[in-house]
Amino acid sequence: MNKTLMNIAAVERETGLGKDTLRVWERRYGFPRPERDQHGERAYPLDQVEKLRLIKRLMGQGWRPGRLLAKPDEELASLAAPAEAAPDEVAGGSLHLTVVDLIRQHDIPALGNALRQALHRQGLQQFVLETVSALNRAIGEAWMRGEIQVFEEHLYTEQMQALLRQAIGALPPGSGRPRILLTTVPEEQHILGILMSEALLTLEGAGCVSLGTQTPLADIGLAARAQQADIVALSFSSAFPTRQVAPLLKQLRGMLAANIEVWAGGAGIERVAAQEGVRIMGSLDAALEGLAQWRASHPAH
Amino acid sequence: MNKTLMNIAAVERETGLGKDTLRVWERRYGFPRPERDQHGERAYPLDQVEKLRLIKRLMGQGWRPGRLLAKPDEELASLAAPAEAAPDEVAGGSLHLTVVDLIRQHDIPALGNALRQALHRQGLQQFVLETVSALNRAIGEAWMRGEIQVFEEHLYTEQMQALLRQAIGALPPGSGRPRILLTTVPEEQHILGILMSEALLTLEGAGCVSLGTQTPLADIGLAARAQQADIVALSFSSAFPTRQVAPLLKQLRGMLAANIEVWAGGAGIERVAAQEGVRIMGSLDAALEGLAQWRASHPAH
DNA sequence: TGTTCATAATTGTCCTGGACAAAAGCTTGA
DNA sequence: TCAAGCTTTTGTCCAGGACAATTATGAACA
Repeated sequence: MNKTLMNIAAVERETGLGKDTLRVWERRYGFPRPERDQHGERAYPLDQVEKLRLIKRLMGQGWRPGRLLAKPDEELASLAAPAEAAPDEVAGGSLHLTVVDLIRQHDIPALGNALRQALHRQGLQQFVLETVSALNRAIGEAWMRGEIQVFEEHLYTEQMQALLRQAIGALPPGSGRPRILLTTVPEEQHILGILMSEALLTLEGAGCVSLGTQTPLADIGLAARAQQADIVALSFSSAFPTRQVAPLLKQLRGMLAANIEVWAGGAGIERVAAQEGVRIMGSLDAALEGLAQWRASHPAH
Repeated sequence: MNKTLMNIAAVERETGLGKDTLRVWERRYGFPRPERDQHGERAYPLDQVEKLRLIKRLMGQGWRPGRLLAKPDEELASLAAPAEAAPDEVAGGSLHLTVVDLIRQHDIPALGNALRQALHRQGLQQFVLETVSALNRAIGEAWMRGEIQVFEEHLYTEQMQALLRQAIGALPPGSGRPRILLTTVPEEQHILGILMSEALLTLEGAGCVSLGTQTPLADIGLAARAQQADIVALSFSSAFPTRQVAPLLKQLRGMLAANIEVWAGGAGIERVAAQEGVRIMGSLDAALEGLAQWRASHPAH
């Protein structure tokens, strides 16, 4: 009977909640209530870690920790189980339902085929602008509601990534103007935003260079100079902590030459206030518009 | 004259050094020595952050912080500049040199072409086993020596990733036995190890499913069950903190059914002691051998 | 009823300074 | 040359306090 226990660093890894947060919750709310190992250090049982993951998820729906942690387990569980899913605005929803179902059935080959089929039917531009955007949102929301697991989101991302990369690789090189550097900041690991932008902008003939995810700010600055980028585009997912976005953009803005534009997009910038010297792109359409504007104000000579 | 200052969380993001570590270094060695903002909180000037990144890099070469932090700046700088590069064992080194040069010249299209050419000349198996392995090592070492920047490593990874994914996508499905789940743990963001393994194992007809990088342990367990995986394979890069590997593997082992094998590979497991119930794969060849052994001990019925 | 503004509660992150186990380095003896 | 034991180094954990920024609440007002 030796149940598995996790130290505080492991819990931080598994839940994404910082060590300070875990300790202060324990002090204030009495949860989590870890045991102590032979050295007096916190040792969290697995069920408490699982409850923390649930709480983290519910907080993404707008709940505040003080409320949640005061509730008894049964009430938490009832919040976790989604209300009878009103078949909400099923606009072109048949594919969403198919895709979410395939994910939940773990039928990876069928998922890949469904996505590939949609891409070929719609063409890359429409596929990205409509289908991928909507699917990402649907899957994110399904996770928030507890309908799919993190690993299932990973499976989806992996299939979509393969498809988009293949499509991007098949595109002809354009004029290469403007030169756009795409990446995410160190805590942001979601790559689909980058790949969607890369696909659309490359389709329009821009010169995209991707650094992948999680590039230190200092290196974004170095890369922008080395690549002679005209635009640095960052993607923030809805999971990214909103409070960190503004300071990050300000920091990056300060590292770049004034003639380099900074664009920020993704679901994570919806509640972010406007920044001087930074374009907040509320949608992929806005990015395409931004591209047109850049070209209008930088005529080729 | 308002120089940019970073708070301790930003320094952690940029350098990868934990907050506790930054504070204890300051206490013990007197460096870093941040200013304080109007609230009395640490505010790091950019040059100290840069020095911290240098120190982190030198530590990867075997230096210890106590030694490094005692040195004056000039001596640190002399360590940073590499000794006259003895043209070390240039076994098939011409491609390495070409590739590293192309990276340093930021000629992305040429880099992509050189890699694609090598792949087609050698075939996927030899390319992965020999060229990609060697290139990864060469680039990692070039970074350690300060010859290339982090963003240049990102550029390389992005090109290689595109190439490997394309090659994997073109492979025919095999027998699908055994079913292998590939991923990395949450702090490990290097994906090439996964892609290399996926390429080789799929070539041998195994059924590979990738979760991409940074999957929480709990979800690795859930995915293994959902996918009915026979083997869970993890990749650790040389940048991964060695001390964390063993506890992670033990934790994961405890989460999986006993009939599921756990394999760990990559440069990050070289100094890791053997674990009960975990196969430490010292090389990609070892993984192929492991595959053969699995098949020998699990004859199809 | 709905809106605006000031006040109050909540919450994450930072702080100090102490402690200690594990890892790494060193010394000694065979 | 190696192994075993000793010493130093090093990262991570701890307690408990503080506070700014965000969010909720209620009062006043249109």
